[in-house]
Amino acid sequence: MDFDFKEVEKKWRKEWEDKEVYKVTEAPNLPKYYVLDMFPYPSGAGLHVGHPLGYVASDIYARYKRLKGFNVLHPMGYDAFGLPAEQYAIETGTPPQVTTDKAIKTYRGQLDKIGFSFDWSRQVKTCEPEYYKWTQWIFLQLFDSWYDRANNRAENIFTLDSYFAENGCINWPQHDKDDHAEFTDVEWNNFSVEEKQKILMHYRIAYQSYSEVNWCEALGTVLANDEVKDGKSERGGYPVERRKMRQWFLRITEYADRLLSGLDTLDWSDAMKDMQRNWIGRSEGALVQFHLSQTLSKGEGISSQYILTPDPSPSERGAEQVRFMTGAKEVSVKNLEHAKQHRKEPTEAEEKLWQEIRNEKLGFKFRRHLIDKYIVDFVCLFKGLIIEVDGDIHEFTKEEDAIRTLVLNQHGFTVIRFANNEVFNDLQNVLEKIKATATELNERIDSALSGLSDNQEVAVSPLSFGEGQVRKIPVFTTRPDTIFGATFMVIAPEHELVTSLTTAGQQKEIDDYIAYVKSRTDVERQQEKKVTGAFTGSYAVNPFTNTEIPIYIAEYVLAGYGTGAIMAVPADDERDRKFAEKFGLPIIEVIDKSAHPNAEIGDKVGTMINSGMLNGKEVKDAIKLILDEIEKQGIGKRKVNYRLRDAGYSRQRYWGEPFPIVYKNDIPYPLPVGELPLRLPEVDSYKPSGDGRSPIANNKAWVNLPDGSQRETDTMPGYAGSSWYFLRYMDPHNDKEFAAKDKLKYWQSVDLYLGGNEHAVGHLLYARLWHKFLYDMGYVPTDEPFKKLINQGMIQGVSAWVYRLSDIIISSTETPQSTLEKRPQIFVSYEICKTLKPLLGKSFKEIEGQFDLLPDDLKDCISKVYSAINEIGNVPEFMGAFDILDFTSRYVEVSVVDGDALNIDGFKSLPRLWTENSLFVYDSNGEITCERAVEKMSKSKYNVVNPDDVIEKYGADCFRMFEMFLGPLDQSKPWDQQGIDGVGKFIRRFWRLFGPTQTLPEGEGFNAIKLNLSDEKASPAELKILHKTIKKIADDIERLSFNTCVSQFMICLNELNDLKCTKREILEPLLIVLAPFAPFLTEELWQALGNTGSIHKAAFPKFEEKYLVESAFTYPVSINGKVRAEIPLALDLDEAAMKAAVLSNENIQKWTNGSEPKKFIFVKGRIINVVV
RNA sequence: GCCCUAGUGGCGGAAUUGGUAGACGCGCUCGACUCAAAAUCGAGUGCCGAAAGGCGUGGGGGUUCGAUUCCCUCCUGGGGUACCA
Repeated sequence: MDFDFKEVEKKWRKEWEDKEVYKVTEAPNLPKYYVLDMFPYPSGAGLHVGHPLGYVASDIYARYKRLKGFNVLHPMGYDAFGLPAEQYAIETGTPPQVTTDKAIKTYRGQLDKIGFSFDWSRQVKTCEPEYYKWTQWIFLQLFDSWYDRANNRAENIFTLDSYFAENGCINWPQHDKDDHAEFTDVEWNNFSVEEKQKILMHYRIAYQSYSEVNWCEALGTVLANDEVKDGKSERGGYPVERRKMRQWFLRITEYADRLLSGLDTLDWSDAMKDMQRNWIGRSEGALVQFHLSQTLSKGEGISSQYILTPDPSPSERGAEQVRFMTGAKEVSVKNLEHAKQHRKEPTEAEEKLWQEIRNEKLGFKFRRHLIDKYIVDFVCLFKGLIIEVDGDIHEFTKEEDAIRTLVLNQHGFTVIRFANNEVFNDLQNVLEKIKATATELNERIDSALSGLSDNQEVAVSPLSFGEGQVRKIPVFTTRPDTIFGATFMVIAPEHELVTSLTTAGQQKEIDDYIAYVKSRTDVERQQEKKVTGAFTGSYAVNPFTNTEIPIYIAEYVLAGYGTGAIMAVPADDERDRKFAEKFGLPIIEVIDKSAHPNAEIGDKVGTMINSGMLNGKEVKDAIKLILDEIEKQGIGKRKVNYRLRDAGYSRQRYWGEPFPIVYKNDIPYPLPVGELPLRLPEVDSYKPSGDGRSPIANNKAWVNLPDGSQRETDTMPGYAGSSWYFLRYMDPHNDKEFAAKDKLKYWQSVDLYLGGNEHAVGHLLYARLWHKFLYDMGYVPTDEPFKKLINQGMIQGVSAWVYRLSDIIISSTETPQSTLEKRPQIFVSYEICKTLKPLLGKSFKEIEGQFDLLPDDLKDCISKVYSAINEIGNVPEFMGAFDILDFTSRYVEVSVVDGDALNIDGFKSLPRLWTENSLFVYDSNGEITCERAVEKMSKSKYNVVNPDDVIEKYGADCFRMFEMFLGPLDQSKPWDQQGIDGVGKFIRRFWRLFGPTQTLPEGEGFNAIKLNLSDEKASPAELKILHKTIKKIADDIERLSFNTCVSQFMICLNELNDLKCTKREILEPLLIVLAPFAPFLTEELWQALGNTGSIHKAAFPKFEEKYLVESAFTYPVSINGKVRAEIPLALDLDEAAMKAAVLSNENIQKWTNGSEPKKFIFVKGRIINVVV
């Protein structure tokens, strides 16, 4: 009797469900194994044959591990929040919940048919409040934590609060002056709640910040970078613009190093690790300060209108400096703004000195202060003493400084100056000098302050440290060794200093260039490699060559990377060189690469030249040397830079997890944990609110709370729910914790994780971040979530196109358009189209004229086309419709194409293409062939194959095995169903091997079958086949090589068939080996063998080496590496005996001519090679 | 451009550590069964050649007794990423 897969599948699906065969509970006495598939998003389109590829593989693996005695966790659920359902809601008003539920139902139905062993009792859906309660809870943990770099781990935010309460943030290494001003413990304790919250926000792991985002007006939402393609939204292709918005972020950058180093501990493919490494983009280099080379550095962001044409370099400018001093009052106002805006970035020397004189350490109160139009480095108002620290720049600004001193003197101040070097090398002496001068001075405070208003003092002091960035520009470089060749500087057009650096003379040029940059889309920026830029008019000083270098802006420097500024080294950087060539800037060669003929520009090889102290050094050593020197001189410091940015965590959308956050006075506060889950509110409309907020903002009653506070209207992104779902599976119904400690401890982490590599950087990086965070907080026992990762390849579709004659109408035709539209289509076999290629585009008249000259095959084809046209031509209203020979191709459903040939009956069921009066031009085989090509499987390409259809025709077991038989799991391959018959044949032959007969008469249902097996003892040959198979299948499953497993099953079956083996001793264990692949077939036969339990709870047969041991081997014997003979020889023969046997072989003697071989190579059990 | 990955018969693919290249399946050819078809079973099938033999794993070169496998170089397809300093 034949294998009735429909009945068998129906029977066991029900049985497995009724008996909860795949339900798993924690069993401490069993070793655990966690096999997980990547969370699917249930799309409305349902599964196509590509989706289950990974699920089948993981299911086989999970079933195999169970048979091997492991307690296997193998769950499935849905990543149910997402844009498609919301987009559908916007279009139709259908609530996303409804759309999603429906899609999940479809998915589940499809999955069930394939016979997966998921423990469905553990299913989770991210959109359920029972689930997202814990997503919100984890978010609150992230919000309530900060990253302590000292211990390299996350800590609860209260530890930071109490640190500040005791120490303030002075001298705290993690304090970034860009973020907030310094404060003492006393100050902290006196801060208002709001002030404290604002400061703590700079440290929270989930934090808010204003940042430029990809704003898409049409979708009414912010898009992630990978959701933006070519400057348009990936979904819908709407325009995207940059816009500043307050957004939630996750401080993933703090974890960059651990995310990087953690990769080394993982069993992932190198490709995948590389992708993550590239994404994190760690680069080691230096942050180097370049001072500005003009009075501007002293004048601090003086608006360019006050600076007169400094286009020539400052040393060339001469007397113009004096005029710079006019307009002091207005300048002061500008100064104040700049002082506030840029009160950060003191030079290293200033900072060092400040630490020694602050807090009245010398007995005098020093502060930063605005005096006239200058912000002086340090001033003691009571003594009227000003201390200035000068960098190398002082060399170029002596004149300006002299004037500055003069002005300050006029206000009654004494000015003393120190060089950077003095501060670094002889600090004690400096301090003593300050002390001595201060002590000497009479109190002159009254006169000193005479020119200043109170307002200014309050505004500037004491926070206006440092002289603002305009005095120096930090650059990031990975090639500090080439600094002697830095002949110009380039900053990003978006750089915040562009305005301050632009001189009056260059204003127009810069404005024009910025306008040009803004006008360019991302596509244009990517496609053209044009070298563009503009000169700001300002100069910086190369700290090592002490030469002035011009500062340009150019779009090849990105605002978001490094400091948004580079030192350009045209000698050893491709882009810098092109830029220098275009703008005529000097190129100083700094590396001699003559010893490395293959080295290209930018390669880190060669010997340094023209580089002062570095001359003669190899690049590698030079990098180290110069870094030391840079740090010694206080010009800069070593710095590790990451490409990785903090992860945007806000979405202005409806269909996502609401934030458990309430704003009071615009400060966000967490909801108490007891109020979780904060449920997604209902809304009247799913359309974005229009003001940039999500549709949730439309529900005012929900947003505005009675106490005057407001709820957050953003929702969390797609990756929120999917960043921790694998933990929830361990304890999916727990309403006290996201998962109980003991269950987390039992299941640990995912042992095998399978999915597509589209998640390579997004999901996998975020999930690792969450996991590491939860690990830091002591909630999970492991610091990496996915030990072993396998990426299944994509299954591509094989698209098909049907060809027809084009509707080309010459204008002289007087046939009305409406008539032409009704004109019959003439479908032409692709074979004929290919043959007629030489005639394409010619008019039929012309072809007719040269008909006799055409080769026969063309004549033949064109005649066929003619007769079709004539058939239509006979209908008067269509006369003259075709003038030119041309074809148009249309996608045709792959379901109506067999091989290349169109299934005409099937085609006629497609109203999209076929109409009653269509005509066909068949080729010589009587077929209409189609053009075929491999493409992505997609609805729009009509090449989607639904697994339901395949299962309907071949059964689930066959479908599963065929998916595996297609090729290596991790390789992409087209779905070509050609070979499926082979697998179907295997299933039927395997079934017949057991000699099954139906016990019930035909038509009386399907209940039990009887097998015809022998209880005879198995022969060595049979046992060898069995054990060879046991070993091969176990090995291949372990290394996830499933295609070779299927081959082995076929080989095994062929061999058993040859031996006519029907022995139970062989077939029963073999059945278990096959069970992971064909769960239905094997379960049915297992029961028919008289077993009561499920085969899927049986034990995998033990492999016995002894059955494979051979006493002889037929050696292939090669002469000079070419196989010339096969000689069977005993395996225990010694080499001499073997050599004699081989050389005496007739076949071999033909080649050796009886002479002694030069060499005799013998690999036991493998090969013999004779060299003559 | 850079990173990753692959390239083997008509097709999907196998060869796990350098050891008989093309397992297994599809397709194709021939045969058996059949009135016939389907299904099933049997034989054959890398290319050239009548044969001996030669050639053959994208191309070229190298290491080795022996290379699909290791090295160098070039070409092509797929994926990722990108003015990343």
